[in-house]
Amino acid sequence: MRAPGHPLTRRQREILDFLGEFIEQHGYAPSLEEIGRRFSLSSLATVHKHLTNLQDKGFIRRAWNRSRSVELIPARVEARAVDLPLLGSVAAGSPIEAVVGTETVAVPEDFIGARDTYALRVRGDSMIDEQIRDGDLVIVEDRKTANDGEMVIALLNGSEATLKKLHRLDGRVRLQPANPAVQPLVVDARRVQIQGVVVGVLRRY
Amino acid sequence: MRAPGHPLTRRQREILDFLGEFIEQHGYAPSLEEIGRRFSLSSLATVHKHLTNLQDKGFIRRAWNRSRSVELIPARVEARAVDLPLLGSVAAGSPIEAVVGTETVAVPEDFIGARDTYALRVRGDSMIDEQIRDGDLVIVEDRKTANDGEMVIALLNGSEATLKKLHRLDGRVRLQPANPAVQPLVVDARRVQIQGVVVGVLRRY
DNA sequence: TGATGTTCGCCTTTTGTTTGCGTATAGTCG
DNA sequence: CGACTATACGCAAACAAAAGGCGAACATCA
Repeated sequence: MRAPGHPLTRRQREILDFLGEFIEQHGYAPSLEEIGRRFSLSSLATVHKHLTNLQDKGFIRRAWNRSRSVELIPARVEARAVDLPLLGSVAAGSPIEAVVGTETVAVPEDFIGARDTYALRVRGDSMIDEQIRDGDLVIVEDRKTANDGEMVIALLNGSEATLKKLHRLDGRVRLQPANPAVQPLVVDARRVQIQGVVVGVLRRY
Repeated sequence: MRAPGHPLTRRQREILDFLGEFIEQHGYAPSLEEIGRRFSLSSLATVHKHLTNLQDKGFIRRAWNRSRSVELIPARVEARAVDLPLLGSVAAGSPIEAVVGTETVAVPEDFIGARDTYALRVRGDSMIDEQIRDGDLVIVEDRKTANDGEMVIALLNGSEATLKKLHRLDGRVRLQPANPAVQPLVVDARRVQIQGVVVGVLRRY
């Protein structure tokens, strides 16, 4: 919204706002005289100084000695991202391998909800049929329950953490590896503990 | 920097909050006098000292002797992201369908190199064998050339823009749709114009 | 030529900075 | 415990610099 490092004074803000409105309305910038009239300034030098200040602070741009050449410089929209911890790697059938140190991965903010979230790197092609390949990053939301059809990090017998697609069949669940070479697992619901739900995938070439 | 060893006093907290509100409301920072009036302080020296303390603790920044130059330093230093324009949708075999308006997509900064970059939404399953599915976002770097094996946005005969994997066979190129149901295309290299190279994929569930 | 933007010197107002002085509170150390 | 110290918090006055303003002369563009 604002250009960091160059805050505006009140007068400068007023004038900048006026410039925006005027350009919005007319499709072209006001002349110095028009700006001066709007603020009851009798000297164009004053207006000129204001514009120079606004330019120095990086809010507008002008062509030299050109009538109505003032342009607003769009305030940089600060897209936010969040650094999620990269907790380790996951591969179907093997426990999550913790990563040493505290690596993080930048993820666009709108990938993330209110819950705790982290990232895992996928090892192997166990989820190939779900378009998740070796090396991809999955964004995981820390949840204890999952809905039918969601992709989950599931803990089996309290030991093996795997990446699977979850299907409920009353009282039991089917863990679908999404790789035709690997057998699906149908087990009692009580033996499966959900660790988290995959909410996104990132891949870079 | 704001270290955990720099807690605020109650007064400092109040003043910092006021600064935030004021800047949010007006678009410019309050003067010392305005701050003082808000807290019924009759001496500007008091206000000045408060601001100095806040600055020392890393919560605000000021330009020296500049009117209304107080800026808040964002609490969490977040990873940066960039808003890329979402230019449209792409499906194998059909031209890129431009999207109305100026939609943007937030992408982590480190996805992007020095070149111009934009985003496209994938329509259809033509790249299913490359683990890109319907609805995915591809991040495309604007380039005119590509290396063997890279995934490209290719313009064929100057008309159809498609998403394909590119393989060079001296003088000619093969455009591989990565879907067994679709035939690969082998054409003269001169008939193919590279529009960009896919550098990343984003998916959300 | 007329409309418009630029530059100069000079002034007033607004604003931030500094110094000196005082009180209250919390923690340290012998 | 008391003495000492550091810090937060407050006041008033003097000072300095930036911001805001003026008019007039000058330059430039169309």
